[in-house]
Amino acid sequence: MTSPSGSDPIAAASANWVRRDVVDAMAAATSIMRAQQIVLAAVDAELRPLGLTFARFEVLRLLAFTRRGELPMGKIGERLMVQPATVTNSVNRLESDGLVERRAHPTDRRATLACITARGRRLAERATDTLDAMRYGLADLDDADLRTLTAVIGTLRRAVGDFDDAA
Amino acid sequence: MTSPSGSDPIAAASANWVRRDVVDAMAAATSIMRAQQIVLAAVDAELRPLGLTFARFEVLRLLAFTRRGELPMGKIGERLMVQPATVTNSVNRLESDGLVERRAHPTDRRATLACITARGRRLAERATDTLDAMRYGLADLDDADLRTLTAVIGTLRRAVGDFDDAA
DNA sequence: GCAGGATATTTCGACGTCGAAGTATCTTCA
DNA sequence: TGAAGATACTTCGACGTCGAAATATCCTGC
Repeated sequence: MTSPSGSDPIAAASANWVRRDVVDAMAAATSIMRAQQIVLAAVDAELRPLGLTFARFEVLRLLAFTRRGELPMGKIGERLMVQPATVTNSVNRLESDGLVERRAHPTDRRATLACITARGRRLAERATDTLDAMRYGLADLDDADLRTLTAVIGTLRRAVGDFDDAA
Repeated sequence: MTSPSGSDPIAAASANWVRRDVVDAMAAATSIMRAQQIVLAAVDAELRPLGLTFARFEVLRLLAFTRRGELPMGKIGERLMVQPATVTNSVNRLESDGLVERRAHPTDRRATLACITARGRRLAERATDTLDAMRYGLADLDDADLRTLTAVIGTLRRAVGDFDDAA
């Protein structure tokens, strides 16, 4: 399975076909990993002076965009596409920093609401301005490239169900 | 700085321009983060039964591609674009699993060579076949999309110096 | 020949993320 | 209505990654 098996020309051609395909896939996968590393490093570097990370910023921004400034933990995980344990961790840190408060859910005693504080809102503003100013680490790409990137990845996300109506 | 300041139409237009730009950048950044999460999850899931992670697989594959099957720790970090501490960690785990051995560098006593073992080579083969078969989690993208992705990210990587002659 | 600076690794602590297991609380349906 | 299953969180341990500090070993210029 590892190398083309000998002399069958059809198998050989097929193997080459598959191999070209695979090389492209590996290159793309590697590129994606590296792109994430680049963007995250740039963004986190900007956020560090503010005492934030991108992960926590995302939670804060999500809450700030909400009508009442609060959301059940589970919803946060759904929107941000991370496991519940990750939300617990982020909210713990945000709460330690006084940027978010946990409150009881009014009707469901299993659930916990994360509620953004005034300080949290102010910091979210500042952080958003900061990241907007450096274009989220993507200042070197033009608008067309940005849209292309988002579109292609959109295909991938659609394929894995990111945009299901259920969500 | 947070919201457009009142009535100046030029400022307002400029703000809108900037905002559109920024929205694209944020969308692209979010897409990149999510794409990495999708690809890494898919790849790691395939590798888990083999007792590997993508990070360790990359080290193994890099060593396997080398003439003598060995490389100084520092070189590994350079090629894989990770910090020295990350290489130390990966090689520690690979060494515990008998997939790699540390050896003294013949001429530079500061340096350490990571050397792939026979078991390491065999596992790298199997892992490569496995990942090739599932196209590195990108089976849902066609060849054109894969190349587009790699090309656009290439622009970004060039901008941050990934392809400097020095490297 | 040696002092000072560069380079190669490791150690340490911090963080985000995951998966699995555990606990508390709904909800459903027989 | 009461047991069985679904949900919402948290806890725990594992892992990859980083940045900073520490250690050991070159290397350079005087």
